Amino acid sequence: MAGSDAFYLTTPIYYVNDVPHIGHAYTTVAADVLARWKRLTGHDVHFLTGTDEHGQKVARAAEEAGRTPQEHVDAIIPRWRELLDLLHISNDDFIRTTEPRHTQRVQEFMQRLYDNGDLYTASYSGPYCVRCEAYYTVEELVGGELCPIHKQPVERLEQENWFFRLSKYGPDLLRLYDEHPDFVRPAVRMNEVRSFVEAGLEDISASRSAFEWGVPVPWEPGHVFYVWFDALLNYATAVGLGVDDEQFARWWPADVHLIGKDIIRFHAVYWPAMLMAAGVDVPKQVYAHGFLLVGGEKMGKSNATGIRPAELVEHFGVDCYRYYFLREISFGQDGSFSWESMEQRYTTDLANDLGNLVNRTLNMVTSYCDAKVPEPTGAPTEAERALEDDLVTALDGLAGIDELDFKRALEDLWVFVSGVNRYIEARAPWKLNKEGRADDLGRCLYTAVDALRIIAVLVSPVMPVAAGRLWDKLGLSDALSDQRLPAAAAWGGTPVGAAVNRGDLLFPKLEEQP
RNA sequence: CGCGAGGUGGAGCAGUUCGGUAGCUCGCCGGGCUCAUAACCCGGAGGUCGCAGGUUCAAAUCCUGCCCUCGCAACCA
Repeated sequence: MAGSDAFYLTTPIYYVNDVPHIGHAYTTVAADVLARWKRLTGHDVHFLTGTDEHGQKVARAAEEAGRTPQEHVDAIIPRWRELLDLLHISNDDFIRTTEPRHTQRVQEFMQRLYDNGDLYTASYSGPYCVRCEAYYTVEELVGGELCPIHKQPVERLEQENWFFRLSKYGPDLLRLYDEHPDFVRPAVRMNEVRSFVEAGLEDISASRSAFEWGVPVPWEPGHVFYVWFDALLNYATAVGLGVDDEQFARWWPADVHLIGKDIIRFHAVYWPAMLMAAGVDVPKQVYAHGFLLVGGEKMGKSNATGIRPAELVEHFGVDCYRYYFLREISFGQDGSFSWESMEQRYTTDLANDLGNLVNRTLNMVTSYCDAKVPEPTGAPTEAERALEDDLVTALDGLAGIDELDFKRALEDLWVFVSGVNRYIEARAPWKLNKEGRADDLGRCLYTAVDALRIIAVLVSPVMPVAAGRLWDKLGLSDALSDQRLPAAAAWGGTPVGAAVNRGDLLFPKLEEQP
């Protein structure tokens, strides 16, 4: 059993053949924010991401490139590592399904299913799309001959395959859903999964024999495991399944698998059934988020919309990238991306509200107090009380991150950001300065700077780079990364006399769009 | 009668569980302030809550029917 302070979360592993797009980045950023938030609130976090590197599609792409599949995936893997660097993802591990630590454990795991009698042979023949690595029924094909996903001709393929007795686990799965209604979230997805299982499960094929690029079936030369059986197991093999019992016990079962809603069935039905078959605990939760729509169109791997994360990061910066998608879209529901709305978020929330707040505050400390944090000498007023209430709102909202409610968390955090603007407006420090009321001025500017310190801590899971820059401007000696809640959000934590440095604008106004 | 989600001021959304002043962000209009990134603060206009019935003293919220949009419908990285 994982300790109460341990928190293990995962993203899907990404199919190497894809080009990283904003959909991949969306899941990954959300997971990273959750991971950073959990660390900030004192949890011991293990955050896993990685790549899925097997399958016929990869084998064919390698062939076209004139190299072995292994050479091919080694050559394109940097593309995925770059995405993580670009977005400042703080994953603790990165698993590749071609690594021995994975492939060996997959074989052992599947051997267990075989030994338990949960795998059997049957032949299957039908229209097969190589790019999907999937069979279709004739009715599903476009015009009776094209793959509905890729609109490419399908092949007729007959294979002697190994099948997994998924049907056997229907009752156990339904019991799981009954006992853990939060196993799948949001609730609407749980309903979908449940009705799918209630309708009756069929066994699924677990191997392929038409190509070799996969994890070999130990007892059947010439067969490799169907890519999903291989891929799903990454969540367990990465934390020591079958090789390091102590590590495995520390992290498993996973607290949450973050996924897109397109792959919910694999995670909420097949995956727990596989684990049940092997006698391994099932994960605590599968959270499926919605799709990003671009111009009303569904984002997908196959109709790769031409927006690259790097392009957006270049224009808006990594902090805005991370902020925008979580603030704009209700996690769990579909949401629209547009360049215009991203510009608007940047300008209003980041440049005007937060960036300008930082600038105006530090500017006053610089010119009124010789760039040193003043003593909070004057008596508190009604304005301080109002500001304290705003912080409570922010902290309540941020707790929503535990429920993956990023939108509400950021909305409420911004109540505090605007609260500080309101506070400054109410106390008018420029006036206090002019009237020579040094005590009240000290109270006011100390409070404002102290609020900025708290804001730096609170935004750090979402905007780690900007939070770090803000932290540096405040001249604080402790490391931002050492801050923990709730202590770090208590008032009065800023040392008097700290030397602030106004420096460059946190979020300068955007250049005119090229 | 396949299953499910949704239709709320110009745009995007919340509210519907346990009926009772319809809320937020942006945009628009007016005012304030002048420390600040022409930023910040305050106020205002603007909505038959998809349509039609029903229950009720009272319905965005409950019930019935209908219209429209979007997912899923067995192996969809």
